[in-house]
Amino acid sequence: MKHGPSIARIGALVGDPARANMLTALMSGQALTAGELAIEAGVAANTASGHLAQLLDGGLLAVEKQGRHRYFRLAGPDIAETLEALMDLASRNGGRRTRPGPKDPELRRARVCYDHLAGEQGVALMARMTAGKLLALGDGSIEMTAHGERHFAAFGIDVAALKSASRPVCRSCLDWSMRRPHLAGGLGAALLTRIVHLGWARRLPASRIVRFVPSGEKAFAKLFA
Amino acid sequence: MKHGPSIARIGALVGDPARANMLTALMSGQALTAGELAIEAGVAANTASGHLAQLLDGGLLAVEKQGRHRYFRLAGPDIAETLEALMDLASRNGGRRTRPGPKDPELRRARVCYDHLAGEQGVALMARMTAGKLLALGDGSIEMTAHGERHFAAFGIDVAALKSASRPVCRSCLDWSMRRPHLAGGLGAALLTRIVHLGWARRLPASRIVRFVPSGEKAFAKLFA
DNA sequence: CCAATGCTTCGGCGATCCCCGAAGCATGCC
DNA sequence: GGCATGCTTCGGGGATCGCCGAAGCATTGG
Repeated sequence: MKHGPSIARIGALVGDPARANMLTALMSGQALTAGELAIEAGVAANTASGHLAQLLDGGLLAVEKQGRHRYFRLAGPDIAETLEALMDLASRNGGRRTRPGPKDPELRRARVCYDHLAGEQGVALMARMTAGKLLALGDGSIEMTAHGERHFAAFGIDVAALKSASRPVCRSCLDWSMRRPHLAGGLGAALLTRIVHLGWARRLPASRIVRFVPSGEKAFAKLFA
Repeated sequence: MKHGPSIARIGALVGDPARANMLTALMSGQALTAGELAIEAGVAANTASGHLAQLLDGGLLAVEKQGRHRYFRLAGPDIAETLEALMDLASRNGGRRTRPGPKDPELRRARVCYDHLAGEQGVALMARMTAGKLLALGDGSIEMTAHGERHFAAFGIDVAALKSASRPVCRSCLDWSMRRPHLAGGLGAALLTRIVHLGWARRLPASRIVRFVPSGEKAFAKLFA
């Protein structure tokens, strides 16, 4: 017992303000350099290095080197999920927020969670895809149906590429603002990318907000309906 | 930025091994005394007092005095939800666990989450209730239908008492093992209580496992189907 | 090649926090 | 009423950890 449970380890990692700031900055799924994260955290570069090493060691971050630059990102969407849970809990306890949380109507409406669409729009899309049998729910898992494959391909998704990638195609991501799942995984990410590419919505800089244009919102509401 | 975000505050509270042990011990929704929590945490009584004060101040725990005894419990089911998220994340990162986590097949199958049924059985029940129109899903909310009221009353649930209580009747609780919601709120709790009262299942001592007897499992599978 | 930049490592400092013994207050039981 | 028990508060000790300056290594661009 004296060694503490492993939730303490995760908690301690999140529990430092500088590290919390870094994690928050990475919530939109973008990768940032060590220097950028140092600025986000408001600490010196060498201090940031120490923090980043801990987050890497703890499995919360992943890193890729590009020349002298090291790009850090969240190690997976589950990290984003858990951080969203913590944000939700913190907002309920009157804690100060670094940024508008899911109480922000726009973030509740549509936001980026790691690399896929979350919020009301994300959950609504998920509901349409399951109701329309494009996705099949199993025990804790989700699979694309053959019927769904055709629809996704028609929408411009490279389904073969999704299937050959190493990450799961479909994954249920728990949505804290809606308390129901939205779609994550390769397909979830591809759908968001496609929606942005079509100009239906755009991502606001330095924010997780996904803002639909009026015509895009109409088109989206019909998608897979 | 130097003040850190509020997720850091929650993280720091969870990040101490003694406090993490206390929170874990309270996951089943039962209330424990300060002395019992001191034992769970493996620290002296006065140390435990300090920790409990912090958890109270942070809004993670609530307390009720009964004579010289102080009974602590989690401040709400959202705390349990978030702790489950942390447990899930910790288990994915190869961290040590104090107890079998949701990787335990029995816990995945059926377990107590705060005061209601979670796991495969909890999620399956939720699916039956929504598919059968006993519950209606709104934007982030769940409501009991009139149709559902009759069914719940027939099952032995005091619906009027639920409605007059101060807590929400229906609440979606995100299930980390199944990645879909199970039912929380007054109704969720009442259903678990009823199931146990009927002898369909029982709660294992000092554990969150809910174990169905064979006949109870059969009856449960037909409930609201 | 050299200077600038990005990043990591080392070492020391200081703040914080958890630990428990001791003491005190409240409650319950005989 | 006295004693035992539950719990909290106070104070001191020691461990931990985040901080940054300095130094070193790697990469990039002129």
